[in-house]
Amino acid sequence: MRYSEMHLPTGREIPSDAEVVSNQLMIRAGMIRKLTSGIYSYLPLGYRVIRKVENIVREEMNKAGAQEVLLPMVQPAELWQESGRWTYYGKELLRFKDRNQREYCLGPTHEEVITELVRNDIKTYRQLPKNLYQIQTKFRDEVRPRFGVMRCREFGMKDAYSFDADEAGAEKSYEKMFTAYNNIFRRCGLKFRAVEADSGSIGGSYSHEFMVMAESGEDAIAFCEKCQYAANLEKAEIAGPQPKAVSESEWLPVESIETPDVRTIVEVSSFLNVESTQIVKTLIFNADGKACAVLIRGDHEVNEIKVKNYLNAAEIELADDEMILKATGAPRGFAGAVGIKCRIIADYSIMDMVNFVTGANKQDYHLKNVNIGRDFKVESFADLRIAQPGDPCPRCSGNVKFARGIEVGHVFKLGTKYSKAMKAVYLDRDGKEKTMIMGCYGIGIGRTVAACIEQNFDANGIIWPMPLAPYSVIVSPVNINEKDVMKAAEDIYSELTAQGVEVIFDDRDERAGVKFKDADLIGIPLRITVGSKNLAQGNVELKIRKTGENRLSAFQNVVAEVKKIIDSEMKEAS
RNA sequence: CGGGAUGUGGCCCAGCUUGGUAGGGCACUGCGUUCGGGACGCAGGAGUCGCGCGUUCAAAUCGCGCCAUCCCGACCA
Repeated sequence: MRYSEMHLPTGREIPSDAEVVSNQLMIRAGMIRKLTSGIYSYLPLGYRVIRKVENIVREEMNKAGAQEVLLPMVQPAELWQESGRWTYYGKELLRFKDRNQREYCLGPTHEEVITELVRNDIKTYRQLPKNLYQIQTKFRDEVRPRFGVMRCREFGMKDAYSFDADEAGAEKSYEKMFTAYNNIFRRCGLKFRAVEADSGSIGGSYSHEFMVMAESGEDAIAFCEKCQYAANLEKAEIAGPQPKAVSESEWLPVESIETPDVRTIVEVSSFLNVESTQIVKTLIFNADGKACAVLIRGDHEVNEIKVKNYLNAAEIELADDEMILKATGAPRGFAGAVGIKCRIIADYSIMDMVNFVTGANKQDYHLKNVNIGRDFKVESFADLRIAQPGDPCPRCSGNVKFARGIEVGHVFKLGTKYSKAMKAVYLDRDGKEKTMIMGCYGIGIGRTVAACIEQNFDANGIIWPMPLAPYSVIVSPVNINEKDVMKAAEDIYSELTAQGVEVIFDDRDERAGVKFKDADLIGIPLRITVGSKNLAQGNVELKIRKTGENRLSAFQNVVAEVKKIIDSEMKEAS
């Protein structure tokens, strides 16, 4: 394409409202424009990259046996009431009414619609398994949209849904998608990692997230330095206890100590001159309206998701002052397990603690030399805390490290959560009605593009990996008023085009510096510079965006050389 | 929803403290010079200063209210 005819408005200023690099660069490179908070238009260059990702996704989904459909974005309330999510999904679900006052929502995800579709058309085990997917615009009314297209309200997503007759089949469907996702992100040229994840409000029993590794990522990942274990921090397990035998002979008598206005771990630690590892923190949670005390070592943080899952609660939050007062008889800051009036669960890490410090359930008092078994009883021990770097790996003898990532894909084993609620059933071989087993699998298309930029940029702009590059090559004649130069550049351009290479011909009447800056900014992997001096020797320049290498290439050869580089880079990512 | 910041031609910003003719840079149009890493000169076009109400002879500037955008937190496939 001729640059002079393209709609490619680049900018040199960083937009004042763009914080993250990918957002700044996507705007400066003329890929996107913001319409309003969390809602973006894609310009030609941006949309080309979107389609690159979509096509890779499509190919791998088809290869994995999934079939493409297109589902409605506007969905009736009844469907969501049937699954229970009309109430449960919350404010992220954008609801509205039509002229007849019937309620609808904009689809944030499509479990309801696909389940409705499948239950009507699939009646027998002979029609199973099935995997249907779509690439379509979703709307989620995010509490706080941010980071450009990385966390926006309207966004393109590939979502797939599998239906199986039994667990074994569902397992297989999941594995297929897991493999397909690995292929997709590898083909996109991304550095990524599949991590174990919590399944959140979509529900279900088992899930993995695909994380593009980037410092700016919103998610923290814990991974083992020795084995393959990797998990989202909110899910990351900690190796179970190896409790030492607690010797009761070490137990000292409990002491109650006045600690006026000393509440936090830091305050208690310095006031009593004890290490935070010798303190047991007692947090009172409100789990579906009931108080529950969670005990944890002073230097650890509670993982609320683990607590919520352990208690099997619909909602948990830290208890308010009233509930704390009722359970402990004291204001916030002095809770302890001794004599508390609610359930007590505890993290593994306090199992073998002896003579520890804890709140006295009395204002301005803490207890010293408290011991489990003698002074209070714990209902059960569990893994309830947030992992820390260096914690033991739950799978091997190694230790975990931390990294950051951007979630670009998520695979869930849903089980029968939706098929049961919405009666997606089939007749099995034995003539009995059974519930289908589902899985769902999402990829954020725009987010993948942004994540790719977060991983591939420098001070001059974007550096596209070949598979996602909107164009593979840009041909830049240094001065369009020199006939020989223009003629040579035209020849290279048409030869590349004839060979099926995606190429921009920068035929603008601009100074060389402007052309080079724009080429770098929009991140085209290869640039052929045609200038009079080199051309007189029969040469042009071939510049590699990624490495900065700039080499001479014979005019006659450059097309073949470019083809070779493109082929090898595409192959490397395949 | 809590805390903070910002809102002035398409973009980046100054002007506001101390009220008095709306400014600069980039971009855009025309002419000329220049032409290998975001050129220069001259001449132009383009703005209800986020919106409303108020104070004042007079408001971008002061006061009150609202809206929008961004950041931190809470929340979240």
